[in-house]
Amino acid sequence: MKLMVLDGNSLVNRAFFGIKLLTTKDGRYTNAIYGFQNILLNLLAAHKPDAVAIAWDERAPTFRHNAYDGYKATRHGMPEELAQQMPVLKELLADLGFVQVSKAGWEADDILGTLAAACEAAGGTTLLATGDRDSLQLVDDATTVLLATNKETLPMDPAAIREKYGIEPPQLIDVKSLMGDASDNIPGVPGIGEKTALALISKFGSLQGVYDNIEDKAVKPGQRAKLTANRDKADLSYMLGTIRKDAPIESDPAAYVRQPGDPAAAAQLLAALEMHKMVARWGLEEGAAPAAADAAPLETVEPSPLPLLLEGRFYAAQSASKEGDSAWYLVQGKDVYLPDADRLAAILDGDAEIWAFDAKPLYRLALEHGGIGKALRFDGKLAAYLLNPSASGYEVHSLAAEYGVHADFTCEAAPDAGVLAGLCDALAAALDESGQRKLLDEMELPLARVLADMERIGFAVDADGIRAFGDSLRGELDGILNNIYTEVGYEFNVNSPKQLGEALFDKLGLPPRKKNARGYSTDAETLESLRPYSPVIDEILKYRTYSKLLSTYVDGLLNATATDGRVHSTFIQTEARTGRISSTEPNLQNIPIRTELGSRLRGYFVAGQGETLVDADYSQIELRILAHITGDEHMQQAFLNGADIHRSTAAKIYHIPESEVTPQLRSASKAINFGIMYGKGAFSLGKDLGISVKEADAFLKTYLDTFPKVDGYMKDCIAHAKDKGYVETLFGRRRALPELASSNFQVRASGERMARNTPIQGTAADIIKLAMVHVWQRLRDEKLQARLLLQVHDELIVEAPDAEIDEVKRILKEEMENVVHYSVPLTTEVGTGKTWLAAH
DNA sequence: GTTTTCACG
DNA sequence: ACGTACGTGAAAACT
Repeated sequence: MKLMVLDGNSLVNRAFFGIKLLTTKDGRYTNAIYGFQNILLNLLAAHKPDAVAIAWDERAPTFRHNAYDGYKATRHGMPEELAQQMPVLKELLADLGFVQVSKAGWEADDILGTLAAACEAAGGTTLLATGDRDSLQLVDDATTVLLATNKETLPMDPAAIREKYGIEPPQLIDVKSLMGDASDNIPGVPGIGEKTALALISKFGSLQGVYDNIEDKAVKPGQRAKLTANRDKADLSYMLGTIRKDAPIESDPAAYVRQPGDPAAAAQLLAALEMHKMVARWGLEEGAAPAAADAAPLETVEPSPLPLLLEGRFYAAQSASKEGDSAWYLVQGKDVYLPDADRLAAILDGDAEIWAFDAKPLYRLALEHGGIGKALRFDGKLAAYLLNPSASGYEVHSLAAEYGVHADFTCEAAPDAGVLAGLCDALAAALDESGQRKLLDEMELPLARVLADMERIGFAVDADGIRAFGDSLRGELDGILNNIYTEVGYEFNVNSPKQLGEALFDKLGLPPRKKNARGYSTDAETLESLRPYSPVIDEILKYRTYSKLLSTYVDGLLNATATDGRVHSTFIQTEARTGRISSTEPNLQNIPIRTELGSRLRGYFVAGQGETLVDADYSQIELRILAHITGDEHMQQAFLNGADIHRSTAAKIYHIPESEVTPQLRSASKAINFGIMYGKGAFSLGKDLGISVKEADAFLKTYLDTFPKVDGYMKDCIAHAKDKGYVETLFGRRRALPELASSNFQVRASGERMARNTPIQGTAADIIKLAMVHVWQRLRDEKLQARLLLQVHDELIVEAPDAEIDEVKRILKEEMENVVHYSVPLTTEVGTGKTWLAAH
């Protein structure tokens, strides 16, 4: 019998401190759970034990108050981030079938000693896995310690101990009783360190031997005095340092053979922890484990031919096929269908109702076939996003595990088909429960259709214009690069922060500012501060700007331009945790505008022949929402009067007429208006405004005194969020904020800033989403050819035939301004032009 | 696969 | 004392 015993506490600590803090998207810490599994899996693979015991410390509650009050006191504090992972890890290990052992008042060490002794008595061998050198005293011919170090796991047998320490394993107790161990609060003999202790024990054999020969001339007079004076401490240390072998626990090695456990629960827990690869590493692949556990194997079905008439509800999702593309399948009961695109499009506007997982591509298919996807009634992916916008992804199989949905059947052509209906039903119920069903039905699902339409239509670009712009950038870059090389004295890759750092700080000897993980920072802020030292800095900044424009935008956009001369971005509705949508391939939401050079790119986003771009953006939508939800009358009045909000803020703070507000004061007030919403502190506000932290702090205080309701709202917001565990927008969209419960100041402070900002940013996102749905519907109802092309958070862009311009301007303004009626008006600025640059 | 930098609201 | 503004995506370098 080969028994492996894990020192759970020691290994979990190694896992925790050895791996950076990992969290699930909703903020639960997982790094120790992850690392512990890695260690365990590696140990199992390397040593293939017949049985595995996992030992945990379990201190008796009264222990703290007894005579050895200070003993182990330094180990009591376990970081909150680790403590919260412990029960989850233990549950997971139990589900995986591992036998865990602990006893109140006994330490893991003692359990290791007890099991090793018992196993040896039974004629077996024991492997003790730990990171703690204390256990080395247990090593003998039948017991090996697998010592986890930072680099590797060292097998320590008697020979290895002799080689390393020159003594036999049990003598390590004698050594420790002299040298002590601060981390275990074992006093030892003060003034005797490791060297002396080892020398004494190897010469005299034991602690007793040292005191028996205390007059020996090998003991120096100073040592003799210390030893004699502290005999009591040495004896106490010997007792404390001896690992016990009589813990009252199950000592039959056979009792630690791995049990069946609960594979389904383990797989579900791993899914909830977002450790999807671990499911496979433990051999818990979907189907395999439950099938083995269940008496009856699941029914296997083959896709059926699609009936001519479809009735009732069908569930739809995509399944990856062998060729790498993905095919749609429909499920009703235990029937699975694989319709072709034309048939599917017909179904999407037919009489049966479709509950999809990811409706947007279905809307796109319907729109491409001239329909609108009126049969689509539900989207499981959007539901899952509303329920937890912080998840890292939304996939049928992982969500099914998370929601405890079991398969009704299996189907090789559509692996998730068996859980799809159950999952969608569970998500619908959870959504009702959280009060967000309306958000799905009236906002997100209709928006998916709008986004599908926008993706399908695309935004026309002037590719020749972009190419010419790129050529001119390339020409400039050549010159700039030459200047840089001349100035530095050699050629190097300016794009490499490492090489650039060497050039600036080593070759040119400029003073480095801040550091990053791999050296000195060369970001724009650092470079800006170095401008006075060398003309090369200006050139490098220019190089950065030009090469960014060239690689990201010029090359990026040309690459993304389809054969129809338009860029078809993909809008992602389930990414941003605040409820915003994001744009990829290409990202059309970060096209330059802040500099003249960059904004020229917008001149190459154009309207088609005989058409015009109509661009409408909300002015100060987030500040208006702030004025509304805080209820601050001054701020509301400023918006009601149509005043310049930043100017008005400055006037209020300084008690001066608006006419006397200088540009500097206005700009400072603008910075603070935005800073307040994001939870900015005095430090960075000061940095932005070029004033001292003290001045910035005073400025902030004055602001909050002037707008007491803003101050009150922010405080309420955090208190409310801490109480409920989530924040919500005015439309009821939720975001969980587990960070607020963290013991880590930084994490908690960040959570508080999210709590302040999310209701505002999220409400703005809700408003424009609804506006998009209304605008799209209105353009359709009025049978206009104009169509929505793009949304950039507070801006909508429509391409319209010239004849429709006035009508479209009116529709955009009306729909955007009348989505909601708050205590302050939502106003828009509408522009038109042949290019995005001209229209905005 | 992660980090650095930088583009946007 | 901490470390210092929210939310995104892309490219290039680096590990």
